[in-house]
This record gives sequence, structure tokens and C-alpha cells, in this order.
Amino acid sequence: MPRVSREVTEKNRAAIERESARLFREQGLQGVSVAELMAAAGLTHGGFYGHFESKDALATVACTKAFDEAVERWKERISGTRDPKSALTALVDGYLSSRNRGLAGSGCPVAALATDVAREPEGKPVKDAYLAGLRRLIRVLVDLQSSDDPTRHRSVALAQLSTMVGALVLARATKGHALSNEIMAAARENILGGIERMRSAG
Amino acid sequence: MPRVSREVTEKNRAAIERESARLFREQGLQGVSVAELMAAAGLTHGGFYGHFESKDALATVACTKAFDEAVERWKERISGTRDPKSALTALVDGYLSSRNRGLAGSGCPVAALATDVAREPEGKPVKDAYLAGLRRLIRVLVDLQSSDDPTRHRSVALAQLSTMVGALVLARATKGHALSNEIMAAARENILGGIERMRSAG
DNA sequence: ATTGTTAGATGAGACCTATCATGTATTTTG
DNA sequence: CAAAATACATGATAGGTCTCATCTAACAAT
Repeated sequence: MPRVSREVTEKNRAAIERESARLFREQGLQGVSVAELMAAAGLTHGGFYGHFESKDALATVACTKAFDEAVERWKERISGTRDPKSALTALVDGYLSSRNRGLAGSGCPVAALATDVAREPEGKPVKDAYLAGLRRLIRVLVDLQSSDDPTRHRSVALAQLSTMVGALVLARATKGHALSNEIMAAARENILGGIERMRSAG
Repeated sequence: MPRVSREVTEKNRAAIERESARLFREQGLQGVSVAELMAAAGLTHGGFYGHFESKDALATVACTKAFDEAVERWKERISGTRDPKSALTALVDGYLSSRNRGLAGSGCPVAALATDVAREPEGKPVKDAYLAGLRRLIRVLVDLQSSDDPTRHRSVALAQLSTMVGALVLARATKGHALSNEIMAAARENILGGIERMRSAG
């Protein structure tokens, strides 16, 4: 029935995007309905198509938004440290934490959406949004490398990211069992072990 | 209309399980309907509940079956090699290949089902099936370790598996772009690099 | 052979799905 | 202050979902 002020309309649209970015990560792109997304934003399903052309279009926006937040969070974590090595440690510790394992809806979209994106048919715009976001996070991680051989920085960063994503995904699938913590600790040790050994030696 | 011989009934049930193990990995647990599964087995949807109690029950069976195949495949790959190091190389090369990236339906269930399983509510039997299968594959990988320090074998194996799973999942999400191959190559180098450097040195 | 059993096809139930058309009350514009 | 514009709710559509009841024809056992 209502018509709503420009200000409220903007708030509503922001709420749809925010709840979508959360619910899509939690439940998957197919796992949430338009009606559920709108209800989470405090609205009914009817107004949806005034804001977005389709569910796919919203998924694309929500994916981009999730990556925006992730890049922001990574940079914040890094900015609180002195050198690249402690920055990497802070990043990995935050990533492979039981807190992050439990909060898929506000956590890394790389891990939360990878399988969903992989299953999307070719040409869907959400795949492009995912790829673009992934590239941004990779850049952040590459810039954090501090080994002797700069030609390997990118390769090392890609492997580190693979380990982090794999460990988080497996830890979530096995949540509630000792194995879950074991996987996160093993991945952490694998990524940071070299650094820590260097530190204790130096 | 038909009734069918005991032999054909068994064939039908096997076909349902086989196609389910494939389609669930390809499209996700929620991404395939009972009717589609039955159609893939050459049947109509009606007979389903004569074979299985529910879609969930089938998912559990299909998950176990997928892990059976994976364990079998890993052991086969290993058995064709001389020492643990070349076995690990064979395993990783098979895992992080463009062939395996393209064939989620017949590939590793750890990677294909991890996110689906993580999203399942607590207590669903498919989660137990996944956990049990994962443990079997971990055991295979632990038994392949050959470092000086046996107390670290399990931790190293868990990190290696995390890297493999993460790289495969990311490679699938970015399939068709150069980044996809780059990720697989970087993960391979990360896991096997040490071994190969030891080999060229020795 | 006759008969009981049953695999699976048909179809229906109740519900959920994405999308769109309409109505309406309020906000914005003139 | 009147008129136009529109954000949202309501409701409809056409389709999908899982599950179950029923039917039937062929198999299995007598």
C-alpha cells in the first residue's frame, strides 16, 4: 500500500543488498528465495522487481558487495601491523579462526561462493563479479609477500590463498568435530610455519 | 506399469546411485530434483520411494559411494608408483589437472560436496557420510608422507589436502580464465616443490 | 497354472519458486 | 494545494519441488 520517501527507499534497497550478501553466502545462491531475501530486509516479495531486474542481477550486486567488504577487512587487518610478515600472520589467523568458520554469512566470499559460482552456467554475470573480486583479494595477498625471490610472489600467494580457502571450506564441512580445528591449525602452520621459524631463528 | 525381474531391479537401483553420485557432485545436493535423478537413471520419479526412504537418504548413499570411488582411485594411482614421493606427485598431478577440473561429477567428493555439506543442518546423515569419507582419504594421504619428522605427517597431509581442495574449487570457479590454470600450477608447486628440489639436488 | 507380491508408472497433493500485474497511499513535483 | 509519480503490498501465474496413493503387469512361489 505504501509509498515511501526517497530516503526510506534507499534504506530498503541497502537492506536488500546487505541481507542478500549475507544469506547468499550462508545458504548458497540457490538456497535462498526472493521472498526470503525480502523478508530478511523487512519487506514482502512484491517490491523486489522495482529494485532489481532479476534474482541473478541481485546475486551479482551482492557478490560484488561481499568482496568490497572482504577487501576492506583485509586491508584493515593489514594496516594494524608493522611489517608484511606480521600482516600475513594477522590475516591468516583471522581467516582460519573458529569465529570466521562459524560466520559464513559475513566471511570470505571466495570460500563461501566458490562452488556456487563454479556451478553457474557460462556467461552469468555473477561469475564475472566473482572473478573480479577474487583478483582484488589476490592483489592484496601478492603485495604482502616478502620472500627473497619476487618472481615467485604471485605463485606463493595463489598457493596460500588455496590453502586458506580449502582449509576453511573443509573446517566448515566438519564443524563440531576435532578434525575441523585440526585442519585449520595444520593450514596455519603450513602457511606461517616458515615465517615463524625464521623469526625464532632471527 | 511394469514389474521387473530381480536382476533388472538391482540394475535400476545401481543406476540411481551411480547417477546420483554424479549429479549431486555436479549440481549440488539441492541442485538436482528426485525426478531428474530418476530420469538420469532411465526411470520416472514414481518408483523412487520404493528404493529409498527420502532424497536425504539417497544423498547419504551417493556420498558414501563417491568416496568409495575416490579412495579406490587414489589407491590405484599410488599403486602404480615406486616410492611415496612419486606417489604424491602422481596424486597431485591427477588432482590438479584440467581434466579433473572439468569433471566434477566423477571427481573428488571432498571438493565437490564440501560447501553443500557445510550448509546442511546439524544431524543430517549425509554429514556423517562426508566426514567418514574424508577421514578415509586423509588416512591415505598421511600414509604417503615421507618427511624426517613423523610427528608432523598428519599436519602436513591436512595442509596438502587443504591446498588441493582449495585450488580445485577456485580453479573450477574461474574456469576458462588464465587464472584458473595459474592457481592449479601454484598449488602444485607449493605441494611438490620441496620434493622436486630434493630430487634435483640428490 | 494360479496366485500373491511388487517394481515402477501415473497422477495427485501441498508447497515453494521466480516473475509480473494491479492497486493504493504517500511523497514529490508543479 | 492539486496532480503526477511511484514504492511497496497483494495476489496471480506458470512452473517447480518432495512425497505419497494407486494401479497394473510381470515376476515368484505354490
